[in-house]
Order: sequence, then structure tokens, then C-alpha cells
Amino acid sequence: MNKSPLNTETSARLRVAGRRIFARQGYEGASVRTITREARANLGAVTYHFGSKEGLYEAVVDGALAPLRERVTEAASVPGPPLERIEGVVRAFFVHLSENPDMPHFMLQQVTSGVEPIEPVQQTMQHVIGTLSTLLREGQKDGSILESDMLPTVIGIIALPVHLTLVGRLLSRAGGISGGVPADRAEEHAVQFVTRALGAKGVS
Amino acid sequence: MNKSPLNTETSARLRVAGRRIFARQGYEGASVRTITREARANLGAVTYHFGSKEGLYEAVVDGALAPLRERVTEAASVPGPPLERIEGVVRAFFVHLSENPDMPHFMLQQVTSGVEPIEPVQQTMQHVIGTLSTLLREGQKDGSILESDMLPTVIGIIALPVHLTLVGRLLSRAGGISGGVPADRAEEHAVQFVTRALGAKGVS
DNA sequence: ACTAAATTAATACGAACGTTTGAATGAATC
DNA sequence: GATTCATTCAAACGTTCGTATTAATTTAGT
Repeated sequence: MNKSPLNTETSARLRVAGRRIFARQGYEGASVRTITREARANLGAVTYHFGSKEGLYEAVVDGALAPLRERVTEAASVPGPPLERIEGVVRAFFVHLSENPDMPHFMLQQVTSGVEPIEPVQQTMQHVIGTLSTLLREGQKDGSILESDMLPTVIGIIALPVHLTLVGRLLSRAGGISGGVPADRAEEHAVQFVTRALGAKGVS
Repeated sequence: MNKSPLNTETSARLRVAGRRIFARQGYEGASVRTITREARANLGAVTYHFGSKEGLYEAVVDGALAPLRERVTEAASVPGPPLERIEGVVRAFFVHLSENPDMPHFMLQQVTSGVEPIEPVQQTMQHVIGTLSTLLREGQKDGSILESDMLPTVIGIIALPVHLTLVGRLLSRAGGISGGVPADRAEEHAVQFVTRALGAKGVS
């Protein structure tokens, strides 16, 4: 008679709870006591399984970002013209964001913290920027993508999904404006925005 | 219980120090002791001048955002076609960001925190979104701006300067990629990106 | 110059923090 | 049945947190 359906190991429950709470409260705002309470674990469990609070945090962030790197790689390596593959990367972002609502919090928390990001975040940024840069260069060489500075263009492409997801969600919660942005509309919109901004000529 | 701070030397130094440290460490990460030490003020000065740590935080955030609202209003009310005025709003963002490097931290810290943003942040978001929506509607009515969903478009316009400034700064600090994005290039790039994405026909 | 208010300063307080400790538990090995 | 070993548990550690308190000092009004 298994009374709890998901009586997984404590460390797994700590990851889940840590992810929820770190994303919502930030690193400093989340306390080990809150996390262990939510995970129905003992106060000392974080230290035991991850060495420290910071150890759990890194495990959580890496767990949220590693699948994104894979998705981006996959979307970029599909055959087709560069602009379409960039579109695929944008869509991959949205897929990942819809399945991992906490993800952008970690990226932006790190970016806004002012200190050097922890390793999984750095790694992900470098990977995404590198992938998109390659696609951009390719498209600019064959004339299908307008010439422009590489890095700011890449940042522009990434900023859109992250911001749309985050701010849209915020607005739909806080009301005040117009009720938020439905996820599927947001994706279509971001794709159009990016392809219009990048495409060398009129893209229907 | 004095919640409205008098313009004393100490309270001004507390604002400056609070701004620096809140932006870099977040609300929870910044301690009253660190702030008062940096401001060369007594530990009790925050409570005395601002009522509480939260009182100082709100004063700091409002001090960072109020000028932005003014700048946006001004840029939007200049005569000219809507797309050019939107361009002016984007440039206004960059001007404000270059003069107030800590500003996007507060916006994004609030957006990523998951709880309802404090009043100055809500007010600023509503104001910027409202202003840009009006300009967009105007341009779509006269055919100079492509039809699209209002809210996601507005978010796209804002996301670009904020992200470019923040991530660019981060990359130039952390190295790793290519050395960051010079501020003036970033502004030109953002303007081009936005006008390309919005403009109804080929914009030079 | 004197008084009252405003401000600064020093210290104390209780609460919450991350981490440590050592005993209790329970299953696997011999 | 005894031993081993990983895990869980309750309790306590020392530190830091935001705030309160109280006294000393400066400033302003008459």
C-alpha cells in the first residue's frame, strides 16, 4: 500500500520545491526552511543531499536550462534556409517556456543580479548566442538576412520570447491593462516580429 | 512614523546607496546594515527617514522610474508620424538607461519576482504600455504601421532596449562571447529592429 | 540664550537565517 | 541476530536580519 503516489527520493522532491520557490522568491528570498517544508523533508535535507543551499540552487538552474540547450541545438540543425531555422529557434524557446514556466526567472534573476552568472547560465547564454550567430552569418552571406551587428541582433531575437512570456503572464495576473497575451498568439507574434526585422525583403 | 522623507543630507545618501545596492543585490539580498554603512549613516537612519526598509525601497524605485515616465510622455507628444514617435520612445528608453544604469534591474526584479509589482512599477508599465498603444493604433489607422496584436507588439518594443542594455553590459563584463555591445550601436540597432518590424513598407 | 523639535548615534531585541550535530531509523549484508 | 551504511530526524549552533529604544547632539524659532 503506497500511500503517497509519488514517494520519490527526497532529493527529487527538493529539486521540485526548490525550483518553484527559487523562481518565485529569488535566491535570497527563498529560505531552506520554506523549501524543505514544501518538499516535506527535514530541515537538514538540503545540506545532506546538495551540500548547501547554493548547491541546490545550481542543481535546480542546471535542470531548468540543460533541456533548453538541447532544444535550441535541435531546432538550429534542421535543414532549410537560415531565417526559417531562426524561426525554429524562436519557436523552440516558446515550447520550452510553456513547459518550464520558471525558466526565464532564473535567466533574468542572474542577469539582473549584477554578479557573474553561475555556470549553467553562462553556458546556456554562450550556446544560444553562438547558435544564432552562426545562423545569422549564414543568412547574411547568402543575402536572405539583412546585414547588422551580430550580437545585438541575437539579443533582440532572444529578448522577445522571454519578455513576452514573462510580462504577458504578469499582466494577465495583475490585470490593469488588457488581460495578458495568450501563449499561442505570443509565439506567432514573436515569429512575425523577428522575421520582419531580419528578412532582406518583404516576407509575407 | 515619518513616511515622507525630508530632503536631508543623510536621507539623500541613503537613496543613493540604496539604489546601488538594491539594484545589485535585490530587495532581500540588500541589508539595511550594508546600505547604511555605504551611506555613512547610522543603522537606524533607514527606519527614521523612510519608516522601514520597504519604504526606502519604494522611494528608490520611484526615484528611478518617475523620470522615465516623463521622458516617454515627452517623446510621444512630439509632432510627426507615429512610427517616428515610437522611434523617439525607444531612444528615450536608451537615454534613460544610459543615465540610470540601475533602472532595468528594478523593473525585471519586480517582473520576475512573481508577486504583484509595487506601485511605481505598475504605474510605469501602464503608462508606457498605454502611450505606445496609442501611437500604434494611430499608425495602424493611417496605414503606416502593420496590423498586429497591440500588447505583444508593445512588449516587443520595450523588451529590446531593456535586454540590449542589460545583457550587453553583462557580456562585456563576463567576456566569454565577443565583448559586449557599445551603447550607441545598441540604440541604432534597436531603432532599426523596431522600425523594420513595425513599418508597413520598406523603411530605409 | 533658551526651549522644542529634528536628527544622529549606540545598543538591544526577538526572529529568521544556513548549517551542524548526534541520535534514531530501516533496509541490506554477513 | 548482529553489523553496516545511508538516510531521516529533532534540536541546537552562531550569525545576521529588520526594527525599537533611549540618549546625545544638532538645528530652528522666539
